[in-house]
Amino acid sequence: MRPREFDHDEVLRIAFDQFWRNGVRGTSLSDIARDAGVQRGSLYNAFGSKEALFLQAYERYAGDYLLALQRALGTGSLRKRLTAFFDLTITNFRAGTPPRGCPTTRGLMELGAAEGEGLDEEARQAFAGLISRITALVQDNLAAGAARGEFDGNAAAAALHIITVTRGLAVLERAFGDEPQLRKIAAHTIDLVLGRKGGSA
Amino acid sequence: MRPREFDHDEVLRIAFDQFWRNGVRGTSLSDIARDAGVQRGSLYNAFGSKEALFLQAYERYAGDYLLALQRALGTGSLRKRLTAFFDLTITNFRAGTPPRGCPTTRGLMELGAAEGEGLDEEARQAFAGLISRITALVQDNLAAGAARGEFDGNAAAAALHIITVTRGLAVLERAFGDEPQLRKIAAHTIDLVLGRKGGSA
DNA sequence: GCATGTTCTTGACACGATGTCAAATACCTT
DNA sequence: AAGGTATTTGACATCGTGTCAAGAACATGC
Repeated sequence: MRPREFDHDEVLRIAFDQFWRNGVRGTSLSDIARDAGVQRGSLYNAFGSKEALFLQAYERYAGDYLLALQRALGTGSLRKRLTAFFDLTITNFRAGTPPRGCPTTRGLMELGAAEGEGLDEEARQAFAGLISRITALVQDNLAAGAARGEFDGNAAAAALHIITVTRGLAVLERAFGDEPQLRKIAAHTIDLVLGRKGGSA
Repeated sequence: MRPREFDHDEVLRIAFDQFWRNGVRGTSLSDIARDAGVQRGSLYNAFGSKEALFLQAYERYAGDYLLALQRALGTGSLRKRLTAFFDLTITNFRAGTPPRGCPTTRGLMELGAAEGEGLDEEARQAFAGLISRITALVQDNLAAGAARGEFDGNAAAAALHIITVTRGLAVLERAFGDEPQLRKIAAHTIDLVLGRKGGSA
């Protein structure tokens, strides 16, 4: 066995950064190869194809992101936790720097739309999987926090509504880039779920 | 002047259908040219570039779509109007047939993410423009209908919330394709805005 | 009716990107 | 030290975008 001459994980990070910045379409394997100091052929050997590379890079990000969300939802009052949660879905890690759009949402919408076409379907499941896990996370928090508000008692419906709003925010960010506006919508949604003064649990 | 040998508008329709089915990335000008019975070069001559063609095809669709929404919001009680509105954003014209994702949302998320890069920026404005117009439409309806519910009095905030949810639904459709679930979320959102029994206006 | 000009069409071309392959290479194992 | 195995490397095929010049078709003016 000849050992690899590059760091598998570092290439994934570099690749994901490129994909995130310029889109899957706008990123060529030559770009990534140059940035990573690796031959293009080696990327094909190690990852299979451009889409496969993107998927692996995405899964790496998804793991980190889910972890960050879990931590955001880990402490403080329910209202504080949800606020931190929305914050993270709005900033997507990179507070301050110009917005790049939610990778999950972008990935989902970039799919070919063809009827169950091989790798596209695999990608869809990856994106949908993260969303499912996040939904479950929020639902658990709401149930444990005994949220009142408009969805009184129905943590599942409340969580689904919250997730729907976060996905919508990801889209509106791309359309208008107006972060303060997004935060307003988020705050209002929290009010709906918790009741205007609830969430001390 | 030599006259064109093809129907400008029909080509736009064919192109949009292709783009919608297979994504911008998954559609080549050769595909469109074949389907439309036109030489590829003629497309470049008439529309400029692939992205320009997509944009023109999209604007054509956007006009039709906005009109349909206006009609949906034109009759019946406020609750009926909003129900019809959500229905149209969920089905996107093609009731029955397998979902293809909201063209506006897909287009928005497919953008390059680069900092204001020429045509991408123009595209963003096209997508954002439709969303703005739809938001205004909903807001007018809510204001005229004197919606109560959670957003009592604040038609702007209510409209923004509704739009956010519709964008979120477009994303969830791609993730799960579960139309009944989407309708539930929509119904719940209407309840939030109108109050559980309001909307007879 | 015919020449002229303007636009559309057509085919060839350049370029870049994806993906494949075989030969060369470097290391691990025995 | 030798052999095997996986990686690297460069060449190649293919496809898609976009450009260009030459040819073709029609409207207009004489």
